[in-house]
Amino acid sequence: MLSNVQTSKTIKSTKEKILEAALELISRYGYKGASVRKIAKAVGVRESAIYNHFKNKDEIFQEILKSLFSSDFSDFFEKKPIEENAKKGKKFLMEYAATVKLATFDPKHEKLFKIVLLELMQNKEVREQFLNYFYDNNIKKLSHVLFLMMQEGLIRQSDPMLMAREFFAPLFYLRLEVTLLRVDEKSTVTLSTMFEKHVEFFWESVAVRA
Amino acid sequence: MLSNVQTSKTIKSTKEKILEAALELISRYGYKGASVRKIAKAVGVRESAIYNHFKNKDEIFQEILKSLFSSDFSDFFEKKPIEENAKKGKKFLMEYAATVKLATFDPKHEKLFKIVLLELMQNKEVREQFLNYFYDNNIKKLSHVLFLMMQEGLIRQSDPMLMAREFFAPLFYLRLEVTLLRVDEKSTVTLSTMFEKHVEFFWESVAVRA
DNA sequence: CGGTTGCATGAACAGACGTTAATATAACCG
DNA sequence: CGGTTATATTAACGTCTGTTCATGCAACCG
Repeated sequence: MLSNVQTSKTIKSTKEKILEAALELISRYGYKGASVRKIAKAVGVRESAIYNHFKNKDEIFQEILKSLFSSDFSDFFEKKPIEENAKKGKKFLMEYAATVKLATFDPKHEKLFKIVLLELMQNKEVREQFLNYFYDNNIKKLSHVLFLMMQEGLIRQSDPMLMAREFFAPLFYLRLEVTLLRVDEKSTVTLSTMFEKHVEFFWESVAVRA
Repeated sequence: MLSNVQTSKTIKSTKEKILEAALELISRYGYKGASVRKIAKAVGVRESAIYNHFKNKDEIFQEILKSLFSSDFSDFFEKKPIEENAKKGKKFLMEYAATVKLATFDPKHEKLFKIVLLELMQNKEVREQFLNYFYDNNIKKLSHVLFLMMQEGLIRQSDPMLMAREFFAPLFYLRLEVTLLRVDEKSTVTLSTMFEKHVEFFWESVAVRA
């Protein structure tokens, strides 16, 4: 038993190192640019050792892809019943924006986001997961909340789907801009306050005045 | 003279073919994925012939980059004095959205847009041109028009810069989605109507009711 | 006509790539 | 202790990469 634990610990340790190094390098140089040799060097091992842990380079990438859309923020909507969220009105939208902001500046999520951008055009799987994720898990669920807010009389009547996109898109664009600036280590102070400003503006745009 | 014209015609012809092929291949496979041999093959020539027209691969890419942000749509704001645009109110925003829509579906601009997305994370020059272009040439100028609209009493008072971003971001996100769907030759009919819907929604959000 | 120039070819280079095979070195199990 | 198993190394493979060079051909100029 002990031996088994230790063995699998050793495996996990190197395997994890490989995944970490791959995440780092792929998020910087893209899938093609992150060569097996570079990854091996970052781990501190020869390239052939990689193949004791992964069948090939693609398997490493697939492993990373799995963590792409199964991260902490995917279950944002599952924390509380959706009806409860709807009643909170603007406060809910603020929380949502705060979550996006958090992901934007969180190192792990930033890397994953970069990989998405890097491989979006090249990798069909990434593309489909991207569209699915952002559509189903964000816009669709957002539109549900907005629909309920309309029924509560909190916001004006409109197409919930359209409204969800209008709320989501500026957050996405903001995230993109911040990520780009951070690549060149430029300041993002101006942009970082815009997550909240966006919610304010949006709420002014849709709120039904009492 | 005649000889000179013919010579430069021949040069231009092959050089143009190279640029066309490079644009096509780079927009599909990215800079790294579009090898000199692939480009040469697409032109119908051996790879060494490429070097009669370009110093190296990077020079080809630079040539394409030049056309990136100097395309027809850059001078959208220069067609008419900005004050005139402001007075048109919603109609101006419709025209702007129509221009983005046009660029989204135009093959040449679609390829350039793909290249931007592909190289955004890898190429500092693309990154800076992207931020400059979208910031200066779109958001900044949009905010100017919106500011004038506020003064005209057409739209409500707010931060023009913020408002410009709110108007621009959904168009950008829309363009991204459409481009992604078209890569896999999926239908974009639902999305293509959203350019106008966005303007409608935005106008409802900011217009001062008479 | 003879020479220069423009543009193509074929062959080769050095390096990077993903991957594999033979081998070594431990640590574990019975 | 002896054998198995996990993990590392070294070396090599075939292929692709960007680029160069010597060469050939054809069109132009004086």
